[in-house]
Amino acid sequence: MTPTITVSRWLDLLQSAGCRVTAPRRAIVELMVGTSRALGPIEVYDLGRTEHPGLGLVTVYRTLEKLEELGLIERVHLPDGCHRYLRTADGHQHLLLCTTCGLVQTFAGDDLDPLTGKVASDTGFAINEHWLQFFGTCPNCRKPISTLSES
Amino acid sequence: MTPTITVSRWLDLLQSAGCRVTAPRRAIVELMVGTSRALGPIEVYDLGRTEHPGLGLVTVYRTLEKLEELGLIERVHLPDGCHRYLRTADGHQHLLLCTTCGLVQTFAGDDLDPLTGKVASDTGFAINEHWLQFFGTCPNCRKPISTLSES
DNA sequence: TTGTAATTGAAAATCATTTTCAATACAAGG
DNA sequence: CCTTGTATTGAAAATGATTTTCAATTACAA
Repeated sequence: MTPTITVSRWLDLLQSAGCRVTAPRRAIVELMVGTSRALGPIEVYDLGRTEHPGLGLVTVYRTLEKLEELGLIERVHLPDGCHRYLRTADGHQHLLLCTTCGLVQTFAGDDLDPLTGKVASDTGFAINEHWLQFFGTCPNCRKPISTLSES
Repeated sequence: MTPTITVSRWLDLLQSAGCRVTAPRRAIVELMVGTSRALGPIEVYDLGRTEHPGLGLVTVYRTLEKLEELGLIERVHLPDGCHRYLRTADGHQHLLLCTTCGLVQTFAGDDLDPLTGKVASDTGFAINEHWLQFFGTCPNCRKPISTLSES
């Protein structure tokens, strides 16, 4: 699905949820659909104002909250904080995060179901969620000097 | 190692690091050594004042910071936040966390090295850290009414 | 069009965390 | 023991992030 179609789909979903489609929301949706980096509120605010100069930080908070409610974006946890958002991947995915630029990739990992079952029966916990995440430096950020190409 | 001995060891390590051993620090150390739950600053503050009534929240922040520097405690990330601390486990461990009470258990998991290597070569990332965490409800919190026994 | 309720952004309020600072208390040396 | 220098303490103030309030604006259904 192309980014443009995804933007339309997100805006339709917003509308179906009883929200109005406004210029600030469109700007934020385009941003979140178009990036593979985990962005914090301030980053969304700064990037969003290039497209919609009057954008307010309050609107960023409110829109991110709404998109999270709709399951379109989700919070990403990194070693240094948990206030960044990323568009939700299809199905459950494991994450690989660049701790320098925030770039996120997903990868198909081991099937954790057997381990989950074993740990559950060993401990008596009812397990209902798991995280498998790798952290490192993406190819772009590993290059010391060479030309930059944005994702 | 018994809790008492661990408390002494932590206080010795603090002293070796050039810190003085004071009553507030002793109270916080005893708390962090003695619990298997991930505690946030406010919880440490409230629990700590039962033992040292004059304890200030500022001192909690400062002491937790110092214990983290010494590697005795570390930040734990949960779906709803990342501001809780837990004493560091021996060696690298995977975590199983109770989302109701904050109880943490460690478990020996799969060896992730092969997967790490595969993902690294597939993506070009330099991977230097990973998280494997399970979330759920611990046996105690699953009991609806019955008698409570604190860990 | 027009009316109305949702939405906006600025300002104020709130909450967590950090900094400042004068008073206190640890611990080394007499 | 006592003295002394310095690290530490807790209160208050400062900071920074997030949330709430509110009057003006705007989307969109009729």
